[in-house]
Amino acid sequence: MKLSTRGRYGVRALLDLALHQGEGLILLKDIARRQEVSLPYLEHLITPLIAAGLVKSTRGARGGVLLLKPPSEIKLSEVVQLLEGSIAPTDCVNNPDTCHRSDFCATRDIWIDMKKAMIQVLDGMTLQDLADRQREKVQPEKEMYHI
Amino acid sequence: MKLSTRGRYGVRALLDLALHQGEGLILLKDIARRQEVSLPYLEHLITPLIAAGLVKSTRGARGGVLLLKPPSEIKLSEVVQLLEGSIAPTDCVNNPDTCHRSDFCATRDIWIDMKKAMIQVLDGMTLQDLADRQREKVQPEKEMYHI
DNA sequence: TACTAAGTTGATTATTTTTGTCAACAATTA
DNA sequence: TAATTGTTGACAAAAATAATCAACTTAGTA
Repeated sequence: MKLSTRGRYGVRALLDLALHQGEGLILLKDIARRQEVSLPYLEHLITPLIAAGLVKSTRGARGGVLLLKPPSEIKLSEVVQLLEGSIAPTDCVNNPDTCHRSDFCATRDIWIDMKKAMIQVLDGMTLQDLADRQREKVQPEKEMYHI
Repeated sequence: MKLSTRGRYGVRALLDLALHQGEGLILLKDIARRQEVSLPYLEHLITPLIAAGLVKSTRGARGGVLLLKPPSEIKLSEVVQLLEGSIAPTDCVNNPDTCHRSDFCATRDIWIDMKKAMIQVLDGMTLQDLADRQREKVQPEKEMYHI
């Protein structure tokens, strides 16, 4: 039941962008450095976010990326599902046809409930909320991590 | 965020035992057949359940396994965590020391909330509840799956 | 006692997923 | 035109997962 680095790093990257909201284009290189993620890997994580319209990218010198929507309008449920695919604990939750037992499987109901509970948590948190929390946490001497 | 087969098959195996509660020793071979799991693999899944005292096993001819506690006293949270290990979405949830960012990481709070939500669902469901649900579901012509 | 049935354990292997790296490419700016 | 920056796809290393196999132990029974 672990989240992969895609989800973890991806959310951190977007949180980084939310923290720098309004500062214009942000370099992937800088996000990679602050969030301690390899640049080539981050490039792959940012791609689906661009495709989904959450992030806008500009190539070339003076290029970079920025959030296309206000952080308050980006829910973590959207982000995590974009990066991880469905967070259903089993395939049968999304598609009963993946298991011929689905019709009469009691355990499937539980996995469905688990997915709902997870989505509910992530639905209740936006990038803005996350950025606010982050600003509360960071002590001055640790500021390097979000500059 | 997928459950592994350990969790899925293991819960099914225990559900099978709950459905046959009171019938004495049940053969692993029969559980494997009904739950469509390979016997050698099931043997490995049952081991930690025996070690944890949920299941009692008897070797030799006329041997088999059975639930040591009433199904109503076995919560799915216990079972899943036994089989899957912690269901925390990240390692840092259980042990902040696995990541040096834990102290000032806002995303970690989210993963903690997710774990709590998942546990809550699994805490609210016992093997007895599951068995009751299963009995409601199974139509006569599908009975083969729990005999 | 010998034989068979059943669970136990550890070694090993196959497969899949994850986590990246690398290089060629495209677009933009100075 | 040169430098910078994001884009894409191919590829590979590493780890986790999902088994399988074989030797072993225990218990019942003829």
